[in-house]
Amino acid sequence: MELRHLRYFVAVAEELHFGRAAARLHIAQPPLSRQIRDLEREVGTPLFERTPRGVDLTPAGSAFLPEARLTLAQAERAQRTALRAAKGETGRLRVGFVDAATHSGVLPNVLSFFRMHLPSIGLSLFEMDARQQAEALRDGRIDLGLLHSPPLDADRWLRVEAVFTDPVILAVPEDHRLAGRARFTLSSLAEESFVLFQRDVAPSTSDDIIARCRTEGFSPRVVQEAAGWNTLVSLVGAGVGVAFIPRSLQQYQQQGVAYRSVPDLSVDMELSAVWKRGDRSPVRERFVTALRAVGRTRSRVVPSKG
Amino acid sequence: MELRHLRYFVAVAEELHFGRAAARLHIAQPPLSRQIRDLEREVGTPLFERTPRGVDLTPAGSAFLPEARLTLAQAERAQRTALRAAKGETGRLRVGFVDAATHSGVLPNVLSFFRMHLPSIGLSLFEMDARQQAEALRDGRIDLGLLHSPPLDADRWLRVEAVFTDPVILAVPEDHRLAGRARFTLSSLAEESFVLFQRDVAPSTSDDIIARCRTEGFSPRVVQEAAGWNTLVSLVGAGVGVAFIPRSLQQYQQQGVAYRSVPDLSVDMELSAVWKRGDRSPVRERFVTALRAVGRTRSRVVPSKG
DNA sequence: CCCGCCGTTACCTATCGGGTATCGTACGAC
DNA sequence: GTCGTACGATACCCGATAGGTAACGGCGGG
Repeated sequence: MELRHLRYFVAVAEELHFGRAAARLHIAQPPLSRQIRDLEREVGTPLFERTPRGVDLTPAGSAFLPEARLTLAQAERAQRTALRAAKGETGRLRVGFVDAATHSGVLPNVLSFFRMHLPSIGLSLFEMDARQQAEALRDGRIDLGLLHSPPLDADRWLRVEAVFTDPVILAVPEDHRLAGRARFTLSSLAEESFVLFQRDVAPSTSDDIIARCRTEGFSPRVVQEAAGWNTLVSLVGAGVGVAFIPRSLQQYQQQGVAYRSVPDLSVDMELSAVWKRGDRSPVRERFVTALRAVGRTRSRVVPSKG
Repeated sequence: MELRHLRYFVAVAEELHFGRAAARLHIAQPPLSRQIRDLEREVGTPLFERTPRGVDLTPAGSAFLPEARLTLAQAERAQRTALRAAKGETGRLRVGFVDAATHSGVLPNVLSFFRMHLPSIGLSLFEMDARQQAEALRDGRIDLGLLHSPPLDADRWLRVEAVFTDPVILAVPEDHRLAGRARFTLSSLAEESFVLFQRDVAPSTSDDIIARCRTEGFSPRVVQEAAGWNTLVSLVGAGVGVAFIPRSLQQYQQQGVAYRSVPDLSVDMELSAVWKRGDRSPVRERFVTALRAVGRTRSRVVPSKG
């Protein structure tokens, strides 16, 4: 049995006339008769009762008709589903992300965009640090990662694309002797006490900053390390020291903390999307496209207060 | 797109290997490659990603797989459904019946048999007299009739088959002067008052009885006509007269009525199934078969008191 | 009683599904 | 590196079969 038989059967069942059905199918009438006969032989029972003025459906034919229609509809549905999946309009995407991706607002914006415009895409979200993301990508547990520091061997097997640039600014206690100034040079911070984000989570940014300090002739005196941005900013608010943070954190306006830019630091934290080289998933591509768009917007929109 | 393409696709998707899939399908590998390529062209997107060690499903292929399986299953279901309908195991039957068909117990028994053993057959029941049944059959509103007096032109376009024979007996008021006798000859009733069932509903039985009376040398004196069997027997109980009734009514044992057989009357009411000549409905055939079986049983089982 | 409608049968053609032989390529063994 | 191997793809052939044309048969209406 082939779909052709079902298409022909439905045509005859609807016309109740071999001649008209054949015309509708753009074939001659005798081949149609033969296809129907073959179908009846294969199904195992007559589906039509031939009358002098046309044909009638047998009980078996009447029962077969709706099922045949369903089969044809299901076949079309199969094709449509595949096409939609190919266009990335349906499917599932598993995303690993560092929490800074949510702080910057990039991830929430993309998520709400997907819920709104592509509701038939299932999204699975996993908060994990850069190392975990690399492992999960390698094992095929996630399709996309969002992180700041791609693994060193990334180029070999990953595609990395920066989607959002977050300049690093300075957080100082409000009662700090330097809080009065609007802007800083990096070298003016040589004597300060620093609270730093734990290096192993975002090593490249940490290293960049420290390297910049060295070129200014000092090594930052680290009095405390913190494992999360919230903790970090709280420590600053408690007067433990000053800290370098991504500008998007500024929106939370923690009590007792002032935010100042350090123009000559010019270190950025780049949020990057990473995925396996050779992954052609259209859903992943759509997600990256959305990330790019949102990342651009937010890079412009987030106010750059002094 | 044909079901063949889907069968081949599923095989390759399950094996993830053209060679093994081809073996499973009992065809060579090159034609399989070609069919898959044709399918991909028709669907409009690649379904497999060819790798050196075999193939992987693309996202479109993954989406297509369950839908293809559904399509194949639906096609099989269509065939099974047609076969079951051909065997009369599923479908719908519209039955017209006279109420005597329920009194005799024939119809209720067949109905419970169908509910029990063929639950997927839908039954529509319409109480109607013989004339209405003939019209409904002609118009295709019912598939089967159950009646006592087939229309006169029945042989031309109907098949009639007696399924249950109900001998006619006599109902007499208990205080009637003849109630003491166990049995009657027809001629002994020459002087009685009769309550008769309205002729137009079951004309042939009425006429048979009256004809028999005539051969015994008398015309029954009809003092009342009744339109339903209940009314008829009630009138007998009220002493209005005696009445000929089908034996199966005896089971209701109406107050004040005695039932006596009239051996030399030998008129039977035959419950007949009627359907259109040329109707090959398997469900109808099953129903008639069940009617025959139940009719035989009940003809024997109903006690022949009196 | 004949004509016409309609489905079937008979036979031909051509498309296409399936087979065999061969090729191109990526990976692993050495 | 080189060779061998395990894939799927390609090229080409053959036979099955879908589809076309012509003729046949049966039932109903004029």
